[in-house]
Amino acid sequence: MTSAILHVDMDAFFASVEMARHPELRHRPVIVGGLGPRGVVSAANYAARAFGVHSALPMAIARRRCPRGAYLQPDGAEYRRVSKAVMRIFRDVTPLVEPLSVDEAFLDVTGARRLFGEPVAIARSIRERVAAEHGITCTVGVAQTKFIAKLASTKAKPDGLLVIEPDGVLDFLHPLPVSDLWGVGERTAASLARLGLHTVGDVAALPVARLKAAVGQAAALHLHELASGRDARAVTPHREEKSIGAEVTFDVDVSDPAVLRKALLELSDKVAGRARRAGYAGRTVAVKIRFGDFRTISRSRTVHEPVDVARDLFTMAHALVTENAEGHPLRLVGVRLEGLVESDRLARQPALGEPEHGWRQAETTVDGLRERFGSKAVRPASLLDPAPGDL
DNA sequence: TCTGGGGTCCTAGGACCC
DNA sequence: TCTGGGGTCCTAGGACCC
Repeated sequence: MTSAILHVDMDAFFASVEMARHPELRHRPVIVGGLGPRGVVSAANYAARAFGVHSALPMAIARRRCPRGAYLQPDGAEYRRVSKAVMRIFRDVTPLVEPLSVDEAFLDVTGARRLFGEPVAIARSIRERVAAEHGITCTVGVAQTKFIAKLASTKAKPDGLLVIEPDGVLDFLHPLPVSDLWGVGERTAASLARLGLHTVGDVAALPVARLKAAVGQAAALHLHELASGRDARAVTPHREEKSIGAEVTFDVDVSDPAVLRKALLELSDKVAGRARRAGYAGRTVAVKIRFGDFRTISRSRTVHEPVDVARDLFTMAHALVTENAEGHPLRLVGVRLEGLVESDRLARQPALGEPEHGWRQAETTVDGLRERFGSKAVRPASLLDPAPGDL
């Protein structure tokens, strides 16, 4: 039996969720994104796209192009809630669901056919249920492999369904521009253009060795496979998390050490909390620093004892930032925990003669309070106004 | 026009070990 | 005295995706 893979993609997801819960927005351009001075568009419905508004566009430009649009701040909690409910619909069909992000997933329905019928019938019923239960539309691509299924859904957007039969793959694939290949962005497309490669068919026809010279070993092999219509990757329901991080872009560049310190404390608190909730600790602490001129660097430090306590994370992150950014106005700072290990498998042994510092216990208690009373209920003392206490 | 926030993966160089 | 090759870990940067 040949395999059958679905790629399901919510249409303009954040904007669609907002329209579903605010029906008065139905017939207006809806733009969801950061409302601050440096915000960008996260999602735009199709009415807004007609004005040239799209994801990643600076909000300032969006407002100029579409002055009468409805502009909304993203509500991540609501989008996650709808996302979970939609993923449950998928899991009613098959346990082989691989979420790619909050708004799209692969489904391997090879084994679901006996129960639910042909893939196209499964795709239709998923689209109907999502619309009926959540008031939003999605697009489904159906094919034998992940990449072709994803490409099919991209081409069928919005509110569509497209099946690519195995014997139709190359006719569908080869005329498309190289930028449709997964992993080809602006830079790689430019490299390929220098070799005279413009379509997917051009890439498929080129010997891999020549491709390697242009884009490197791994990318060359990957692109050549995809361009030839081959994609052996399985749908993988559970993927290990590799890192947990948070970052913030300031409304105006920050030079004040106290403001920077407070931001790092908040980020550390957020990241450590998420790590503990997920049952992880990390051996590598990484910071990201973006200067006023947009130059961006990253610095990291690996330690022997994995970290999941905000106090420790903050101490390391703050040191990394001050060592590398002292005196420069900063546009952005970020904190990330890498090299994750499951924290229940950790043998914690306080160093000899060193009293267990107790922060972990304190923060675990705080986790419990936040669980019961909300995330704003308990905050580090130095996040409270006025002015920071000493540390 | 002026560039978010969450991630993943790859490359390359250097340290260190065998 | 000059010079090896492979493997692993760490760090930094960059491309890419949604």
